[in-house]
Amino acid sequence: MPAGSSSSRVIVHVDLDCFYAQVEMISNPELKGKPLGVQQKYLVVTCNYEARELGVKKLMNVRDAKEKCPQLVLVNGEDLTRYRETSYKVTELLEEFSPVVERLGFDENFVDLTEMVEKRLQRLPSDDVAALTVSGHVYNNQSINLHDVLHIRLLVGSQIAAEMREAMYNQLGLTGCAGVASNKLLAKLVSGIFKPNQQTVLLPESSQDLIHSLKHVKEMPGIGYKTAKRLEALGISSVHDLQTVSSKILEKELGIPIAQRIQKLSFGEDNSPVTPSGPPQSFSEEDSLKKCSSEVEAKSKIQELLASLLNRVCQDGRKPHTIRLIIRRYSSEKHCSRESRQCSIPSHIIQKLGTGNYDVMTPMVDILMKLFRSMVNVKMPFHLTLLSVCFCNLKSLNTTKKGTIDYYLTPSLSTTSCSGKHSFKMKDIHMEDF
DNA sequence: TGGGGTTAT
DNA sequence: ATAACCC
Repeated sequence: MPAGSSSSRVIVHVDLDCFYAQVEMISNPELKGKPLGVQQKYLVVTCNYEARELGVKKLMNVRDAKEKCPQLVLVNGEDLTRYRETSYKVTELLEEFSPVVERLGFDENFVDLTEMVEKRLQRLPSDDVAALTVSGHVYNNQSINLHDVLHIRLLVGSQIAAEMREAMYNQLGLTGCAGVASNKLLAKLVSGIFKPNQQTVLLPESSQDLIHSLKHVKEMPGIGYKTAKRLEALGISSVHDLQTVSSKILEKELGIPIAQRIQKLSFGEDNSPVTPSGPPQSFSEEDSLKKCSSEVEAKSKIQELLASLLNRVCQDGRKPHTIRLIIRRYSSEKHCSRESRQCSIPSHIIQKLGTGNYDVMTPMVDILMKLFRSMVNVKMPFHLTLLSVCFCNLKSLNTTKKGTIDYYLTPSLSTTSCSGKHSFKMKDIHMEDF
């Protein structure tokens, strides 16, 4: 690698083991050692390894799961609060290693380790390079060449990955897998090679083996259900098919941007950066229903969803400027498509958010019911199978800077009036803010 | 398939 | 507003 022009990166993908089940076992240690499933409606959405050994699979019907495994213990996982909170603790822990952390769902994170690796190598006496060792598995059992700078960097990446997993276990009691490679695609694919609670590093010479170990293009992250179907229509099913198909044909069928992106993926190439996720862009709560067919039922569900959301938005501190209502209509076969209507939240309501005292429920429910009636003709029979409310377009209240007198004099900025318990606690004053 | 999320069009 | 992707 030419000095100073490091185009090669070191990326880690961290993937928690059966995350919801782990959180449940921490909440209730009596569940440890027993086959455990986490249930949402009639599905077992995830389960621990004891349950997997007895034949339970992710997203299995509760009946099938109980049939396969009568001793299966089930806990309800429809309330995501503890999962979400634990998930952000993991992200925050990883951000302590390097601030560039991208979340993928609640249980996966990417971290760009390139800078950290460079720093460790810079303060490593050159004689000590010979004593460097890998942490965890090496994909394909490939041998490490300590004279190859790419190998050295990935190996240091594997050591950092091991430290991250140690910290997750020691500080949060969570286990997980990690994959270290030169980009996000490869890091993600390699993290799943040894499971659970293990890690694997991919050296560049083995990247073709890794991507060809996929049996179908649908297994490639970034190629979803729709794209896989369109590829199949072109007779493309293996990674090799996708590598060798004419790019002109692919571009004509999928459009230039998707065609070029997925064909690069098929070679194991992925230049997408690790994008720091930061705080969430939206908050939503949803509930699937067997049947909602009256406006009164809908209103009651919407009130439930909204009440939870208001708590969350209050905790966050930022203010949503847009509210959205999402529905799913009953339909015999059609792939469950959703419809939504959104509007901006009137500024006088935004102001009341988080102050706790004023009733913000009533005007918000009124808005949501107007959105509801703009989608559903309530004078005609209807049958909905899902209701969801989403707050988005989140803004920090204003751009008031720390260290200005305004920051400490604006009640909503310098105190947390939301949680009650901390109602009048002043924000800590840090001299370095001035 | 649940109960979430993101970005692109 | 929808459609695609991710878990």
